[in-house]
Amino acid sequence: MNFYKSGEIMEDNDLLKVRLEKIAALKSAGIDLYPNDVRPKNTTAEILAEFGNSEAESLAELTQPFSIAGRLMAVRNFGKAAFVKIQDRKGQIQSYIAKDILSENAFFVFKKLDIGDIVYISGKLFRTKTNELTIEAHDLRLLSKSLHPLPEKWHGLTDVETRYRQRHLDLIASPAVKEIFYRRSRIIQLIRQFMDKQDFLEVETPMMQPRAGGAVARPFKTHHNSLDMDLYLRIAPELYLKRLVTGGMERVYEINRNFRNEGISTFHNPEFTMLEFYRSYATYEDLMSYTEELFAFIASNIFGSLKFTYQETEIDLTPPWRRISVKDALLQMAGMDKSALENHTRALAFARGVGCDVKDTDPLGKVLMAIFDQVVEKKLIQPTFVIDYPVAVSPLSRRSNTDPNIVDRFELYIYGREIANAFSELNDPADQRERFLQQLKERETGDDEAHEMDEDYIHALEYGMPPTAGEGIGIDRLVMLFTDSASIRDVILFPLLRTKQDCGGSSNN
RNA sequence: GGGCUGUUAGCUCAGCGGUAGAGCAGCGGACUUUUAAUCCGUUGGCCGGGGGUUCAAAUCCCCCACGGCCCA
Repeated sequence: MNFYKSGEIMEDNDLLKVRLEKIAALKSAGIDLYPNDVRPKNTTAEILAEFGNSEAESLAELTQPFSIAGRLMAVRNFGKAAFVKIQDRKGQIQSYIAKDILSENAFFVFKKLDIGDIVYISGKLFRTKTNELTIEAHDLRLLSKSLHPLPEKWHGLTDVETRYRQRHLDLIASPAVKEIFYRRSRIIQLIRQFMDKQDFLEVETPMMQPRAGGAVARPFKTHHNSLDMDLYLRIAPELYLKRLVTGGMERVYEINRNFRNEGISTFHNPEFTMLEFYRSYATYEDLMSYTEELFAFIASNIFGSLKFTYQETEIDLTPPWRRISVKDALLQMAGMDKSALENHTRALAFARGVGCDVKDTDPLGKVLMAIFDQVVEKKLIQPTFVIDYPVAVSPLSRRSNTDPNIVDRFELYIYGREIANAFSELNDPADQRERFLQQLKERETGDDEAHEMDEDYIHALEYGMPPTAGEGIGIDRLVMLFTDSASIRDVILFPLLRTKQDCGGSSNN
């Protein structure tokens, strides 16, 4: 909605009209409607932390003035006095407004305030009759007028569509939502701390790539005009990070967005955040321990424990986590028999029997993984490393020394969801070329997600990449776990939605 | 892509063939220690959009838009 048209504010309902009239009254009383000269000295949380337990007598002895700024969230009015709640970035505190304490001018401003306005209050601390720590307002200023009413004070904002499209309202109305994003930031800080302590270097690699490599997924396509060149939003940073490893950056990591042009669900957003890291002179087995340590580090900092509840299920991160091979998982958890594991025709039949959409041309490894995704995945509730992946679905992983049909790779599952994917990196350029050629064949049979040939990358490998292991961890899914969020949209500030007219001027439009 | 489900006042919701409702917010009034303050009064709606059925549609049917959950 555009409220400003040729300098005039359009009136779209009575509520707005009333507020505009208040603005006019304040303006004609000579009051600056958008002042920026105040500097609040305190936050609500600081005051509550420092004086939350102080007795009334010791508060009375305090000589320094306190000042806060924030959004007016509640007004309990008594005519010549009132109690109000002010909310800043850290929390809420009560303030007492009284006509015989404030200046006439400030009290006039108070009478024109609405819930939702941004205000500044300074004064002294005291305790009310009900013993609540309160700021007695000696000065009050309006800093910014809110033209629209806030969501209802008791139920808050529950319409999920409005919550996502107008996240500002969600954040104002729901402290718990704000808390999720504070925790998200904290988790990412902890990851950086952990990586930095291990001497990893944080880097940034291209998001726009001439070839979308490093994963199996459909990319978004874009175009650079002056170079007249098609580009893809990256589906993974992998091939660039490994070039850095080849260049001598033996331990690197990147925390940034990947983009995949695929369906949207409670576990998938088209753009999502990934931690990807590479460690030279290590194997995927080393990374299993490393991952256990990383998760334990995060959990103990967030929860003070390695056990926590996700969607009413207790998750226990105490190492070591269960390890199971893809084949054993299929035998034990999908009810396949040994012969079907090795027989293409029987595997296909089994896959179709459990509802997988597989093609006759799909290699055996791919068929097995389809069955795994369909049947086994959702059963892996406690943290589990699934190991020994088929070569066919792992074009960038190092072959096992004991079985050339499988690779040194694991995926981590928690609560039935893939959280991490890691492998010992394939650093044999000849084998890498062969794998790309195999992927090209699958592309020809109609798999448009198969990996493309990347000669530049092979050329880089030909200079010699140290033996290295690498891992990607989905940050959004990790944050879901640690915030008990059921949907990925609850841990992404602005999840992708279809554009919609007339929804309040959201940035998603 | 398929199934189920939702869209009614600024917000939270009820109403499910017969004149559109409540609470909160707002507005007017009373009130200088409240905690979802209280008390009295009161404004506010293209019932998501379009088509149909019917004497009559928020309500039944169809299409569309935008969500949610589940499945692929």
